[in-house]
Amino acid sequence: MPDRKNPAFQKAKKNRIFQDVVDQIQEAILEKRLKAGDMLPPERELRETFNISRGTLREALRVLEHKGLIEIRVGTGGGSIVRQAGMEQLSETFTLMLRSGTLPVLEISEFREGVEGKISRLAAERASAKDIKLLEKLLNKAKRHHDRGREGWQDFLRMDREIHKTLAAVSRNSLFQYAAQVIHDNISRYYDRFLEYSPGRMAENLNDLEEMIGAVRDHLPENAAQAAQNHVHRFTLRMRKKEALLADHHL
Amino acid sequence: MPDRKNPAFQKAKKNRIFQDVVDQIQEAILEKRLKAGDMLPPERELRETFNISRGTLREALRVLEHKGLIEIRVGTGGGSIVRQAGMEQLSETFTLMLRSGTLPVLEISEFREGVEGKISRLAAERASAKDIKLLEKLLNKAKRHHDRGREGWQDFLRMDREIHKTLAAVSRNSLFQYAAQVIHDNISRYYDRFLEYSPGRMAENLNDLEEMIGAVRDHLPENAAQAAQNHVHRFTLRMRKKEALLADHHL
DNA sequence: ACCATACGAATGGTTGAACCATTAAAAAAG
DNA sequence: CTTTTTTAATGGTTCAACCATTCGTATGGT
Repeated sequence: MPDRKNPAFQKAKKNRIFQDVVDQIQEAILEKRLKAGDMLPPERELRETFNISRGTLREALRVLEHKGLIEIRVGTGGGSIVRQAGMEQLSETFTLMLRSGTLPVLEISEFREGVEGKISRLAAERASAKDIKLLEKLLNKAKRHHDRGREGWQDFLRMDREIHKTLAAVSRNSLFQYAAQVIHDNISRYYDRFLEYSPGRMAENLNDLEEMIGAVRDHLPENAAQAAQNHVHRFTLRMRKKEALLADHHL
Repeated sequence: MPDRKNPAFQKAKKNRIFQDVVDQIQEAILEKRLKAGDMLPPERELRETFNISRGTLREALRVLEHKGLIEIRVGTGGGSIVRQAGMEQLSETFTLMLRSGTLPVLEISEFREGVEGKISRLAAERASAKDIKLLEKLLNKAKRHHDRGREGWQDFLRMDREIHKTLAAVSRNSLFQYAAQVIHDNISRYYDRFLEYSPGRMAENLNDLEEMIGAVRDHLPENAAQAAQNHVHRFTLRMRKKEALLADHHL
C-alpha cells in the first residue's frame, strides 16, 4: 500500500468551500506535489486538515473523481488514490455533447471523414513493416469472411472495425485514435441498424479496405486518405438515404 | 467446451446510490424529458422523490453540475436548472490533460493541423461571395497591422485569430468549429509566450493568410488545406524549437 | 506447521436534523 | 410611486451517528 501524502493544504475559504478544496487538491496534482498512485489521507483526517465537514469534503472528492484526477476505493486500505487523467473523461464529455447537443448527423459524419482520412494519411506515412503485415493479415481474414457470404457478414463487420482501429493505432496519434473511437462508438450506437446485409455492399466495403491497406502498404498518404474518406462517405450516404426512407414511412 | 466471452462489461459500481441518481437525471435530460431551462424540484423535495438523504442527493447534483448538465443557483427561486451541455467541459478536460502531460503537445498540434486543414478545405468549397468579402476585409486589416511593424504585432495576432475563427464558421460544421476553438484556446494558453515579435515571422504569417484566403476565394480546396496546414505547422515547429531551447537552458 | 474460518479495525457510503448564507419577492415605509 | 425592510425559499455547511465493504490477523482444527 502506498504511503499517505500530506502536501500542506490550506484551510478552505471561498464562497463554495468544496470548490476551494477541489482547486487546492487539483493544483497539488497538476504541480506533481501529488503523483499518480499517491494516496490522500482518509476523509476523516482530510476533513480536519481543511477544517470543513465531511459532507463538504465528499462533494469535493466527488468532483475530483469525476474529473478523473482521483479514484476512490472502499474498505481497509482504501481511500482516494491520485490518478493520471486519461481519455475517458474526454470521451464521456464528447459523448454527452453528441447525445444532447443538436449536432446534425451530417456534421458528425463529415468530421468523421476528416478524422479517418487523416488517420489513414498518417498511417501511410508511418506504418512499419510489422504494422503492414498485421494489416494484411486482418485484410485476409476480412476476405475470408466475405467469401462466406451472408453468414460471414457480422464477422466481416467486426474485421472492418478491427482494421480501422489498427489503422488508428498505426497513425501514432492518440488524439486521432480516441476521436475516431468516440465518434465510431456514438455513430454506431444509433446507426448500426443501417448495416443490413447485402452482397454488393460487402464487396464494396472489401474493395475499400483493400484500397486503404494497399495505399498504406505502398506509403501513398494521399491515396490512403482518399480511400478512407470514400469508405466512410459511402456509409454516410447510406445512412442518409435510409433516414429519408424512414422519414417517408412515418408520413 | 465453449469459449468464455468477455464483451467488455462495465464495472458494476451501482452500489453507490448517488451514481444511480446521476444516471436517472442524466437520462431524463438526454431523452429530452427534461429540456434546457427546466428546473428540477428543490433538494428537499427531490430528496423525498428518490428516497435518499440530502447529502447523497447533493453529491449527485454536484456531479451533474460538473458534467455541465445542470446549473445550480442559490436563493429564492434558485435550484437546479437544466442546461445544454456545451464546450466548456470539453475544454476543461482538455486543459487538464494538457497540464498533466497526458497529451503530448506534438500530437495536439498534429490534430490541430488536420482540423485546420479540413476547415480551410470545406471553407474553399462552401464560401459564399459574402464570406469571401468578409475574409478579404479581415485580411486587409491584417495587412495594415503588418505595415505598422512591431507596434502592430498584437493587433496582427488578433486578426490572425479572427480570420481562423471566420474560416471555421464558413466551413459550416460546428464540430470542426468547436474542435478548432478548444484546441486553439488550450494551445495558446500555454504557448503564447512563443509568439514573440519578429518582422520576418509576421511577414511569413501574412503570406500564409494571403495564400489561404486566396485559395478560398478561388475555390481551390486542396490549396486552401495545404496553406492552412503549412501555417499551423510552422507554428508547431517554432514551438518545438523554442521548447528544445528552454530545455537546454534548464540543463 | 498449515490452511480455512471468523473476527475486528479501517475506510468510504448514507442518513437525519439542524443551522447558515443568499436571493427574490412581498410588505412596509417614505 | 419609489425605496427600504422583512420574510420565506433555497442552496451551502455542519455534526453525529450508523451501515457496508475490505483486508489483515487471530483463532482453531487437522
